[in-house]
Amino acid sequence: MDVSARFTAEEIERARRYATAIPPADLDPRIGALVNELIGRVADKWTMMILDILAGHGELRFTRLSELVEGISQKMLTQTLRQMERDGLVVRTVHPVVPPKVEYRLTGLGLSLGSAFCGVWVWAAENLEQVEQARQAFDRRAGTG
Amino acid sequence: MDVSARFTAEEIERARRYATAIPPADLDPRIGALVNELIGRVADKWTMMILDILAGHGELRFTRLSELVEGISQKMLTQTLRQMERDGLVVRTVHPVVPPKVEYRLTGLGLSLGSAFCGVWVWAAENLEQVEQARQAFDRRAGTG
DNA sequence: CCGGATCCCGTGAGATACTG
DNA sequence: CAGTATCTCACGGGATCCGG
Repeated sequence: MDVSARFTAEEIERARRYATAIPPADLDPRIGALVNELIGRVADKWTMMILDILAGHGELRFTRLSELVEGISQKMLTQTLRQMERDGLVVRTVHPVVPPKVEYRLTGLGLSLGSAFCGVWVWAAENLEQVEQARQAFDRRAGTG
Repeated sequence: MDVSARFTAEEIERARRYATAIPPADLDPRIGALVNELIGRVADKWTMMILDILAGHGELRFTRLSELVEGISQKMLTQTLRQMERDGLVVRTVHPVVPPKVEYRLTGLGLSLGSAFCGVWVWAAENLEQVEQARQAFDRRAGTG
């Protein structure tokens, strides 16, 4: 893919700071469909946030997780954790005690996905301001136009 | 963050292949909330897919985009593109001709976000098999247990 | 008491038909 | 061609209930 025809050197340089690998568009279309499906599964904000929290804290209990993952409902936490367990991203350890104690931690696979998402977190942190400015400019245009 | 206490060397090595930057958990909590909000906005599958398609094709018309973004409805395409335009990720160019011609292309900001997501696409492609195996194992456990 | 399953309801996604 | 309008329905959130 020759991007130089479509973007300025500055834009490409900006992008290159974040680039980690080859562009995905050039995949076998057969596999592409499967990849899309998997992306649809893991690329939601709750999965990303849980991944991030678990990567930063190691092993966590259910209630502690629900406190740390800002704004999540128990239902979605349960549901997302179950999906992540099924996909091999987290392990769920039940300690047969009273009161119940259930701990969650990332697998190696989960950790690697967390690392893959890391670039997105950094992008968000570094470009907060720019996005905010773009939004204000857009709203101004919409208001006057 | 010392991850060595929680993961094996092999797991860390696996993660490191995908790692692009520092973990996000160590941010100023004030900014953290804003980052979460922004992540919630951009980290959905349609945004990711549009980003990917536009990064691979340059400039595209509405109908062509709807063909290339597998499974998207016009409504979600319109909505997502509008959001992305507002956030400064794409530019929308209307050519005043009959029939209408509207073209979309990434901005530098959009390209950089696409690059940040690149690691996730690669992860998905490389770990398809593992996730599938994890799912089968999980379902088998659920079935027998 | 903790973890989570269940029920009820509102929002928002998806399909279809229509318009400038 | 590039959207908007409308309908329907599934999914997400909140409250409540339950098993260990």
